[in-house]
Amino acid sequence: MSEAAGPTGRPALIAVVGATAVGKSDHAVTLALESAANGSGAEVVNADSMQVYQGMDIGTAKLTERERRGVPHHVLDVWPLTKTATLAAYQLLAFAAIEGIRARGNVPVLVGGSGMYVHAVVDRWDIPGTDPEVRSKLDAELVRVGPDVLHQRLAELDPAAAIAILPTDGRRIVRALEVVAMRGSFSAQLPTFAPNPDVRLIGLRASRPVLDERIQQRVDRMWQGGLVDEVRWLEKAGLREGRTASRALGYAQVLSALAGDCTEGEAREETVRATRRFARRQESWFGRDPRIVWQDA
RNA sequence: GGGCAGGUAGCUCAGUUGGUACGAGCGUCCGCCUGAAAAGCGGAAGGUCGGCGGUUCGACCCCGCCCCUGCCCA
Repeated sequence: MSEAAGPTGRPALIAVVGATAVGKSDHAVTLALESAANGSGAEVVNADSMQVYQGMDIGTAKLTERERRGVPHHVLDVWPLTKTATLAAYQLLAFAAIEGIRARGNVPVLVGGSGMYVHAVVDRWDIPGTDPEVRSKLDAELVRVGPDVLHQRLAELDPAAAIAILPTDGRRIVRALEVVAMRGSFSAQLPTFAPNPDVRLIGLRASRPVLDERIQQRVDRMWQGGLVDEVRWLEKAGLREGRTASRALGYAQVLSALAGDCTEGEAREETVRATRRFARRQESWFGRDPRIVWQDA
């Protein structure tokens, strides 16, 4: 993205990352407005794996039209519930949005807590395609022989990949083998955090107690805001069939409550727990990227 | 006042017919992550087994007393 660095030295891309509920979305809007005040417009590009889904509003804490304060938002509400998310498809949408924003002379502000999505855009990952035939064969094999056997095969074909992937991580072993089948090597493209002066990575953070409290409050607000009704409605629209969407935090829990597997109260508590767990994973993911400049939320 | 059940990891509970607690789930902490990622996968730290005495070579498991919790009878 170096080609887009403006003559004024403004970044070609700003990214706002951090754990869930720290206030990324709102901060991005504020940044965009400040940027506009300084003479260069800015538009937001979503990097949240669940906000891409249509109709999932309350549970994903999607900013309302009003909260967006006039700042255009992209890659939001673009997929039907039943679409299985793929990194590559998301990446294409994000790239297209960013290009459009630049064509308008504005600065793209990428916001989201989906680490891999952010990384794939910021570092322009070259994502190997998928071969449905190879994939389904491997998936079936995984079920049949278990991850160990496949991991051993990976160790022979691509030792470096086998070291990087745990022998129990069936999903990753399958994907690595798929890529090996197509490109001959998987490990050739492991993640790096190469410095990129054109990208400004801003990390928002809060202390554990503060973050945990915010998560609790956010979930409370979702329930008061009608999450259960939203899920009821989306269930009719096919949420349960969505391989990715049905697993979203809050949605998965409410779905199981609606199915009678637990009470609504339990679903709510479990949502808080799962969201906290998720936040820890996000901190872990973003924490290893040395390029991020952190600031307290 | 009497009877019953129970007091084991931060929480909910397993378990040992007396020989250094295989504990489990949840929570906590840490890590991995390239086409499902709000997903997936891993590692670690936590217990003087309610208290005090006794029996025993040895007790968390046996005995006595006490404390606490719940239920029942008065």
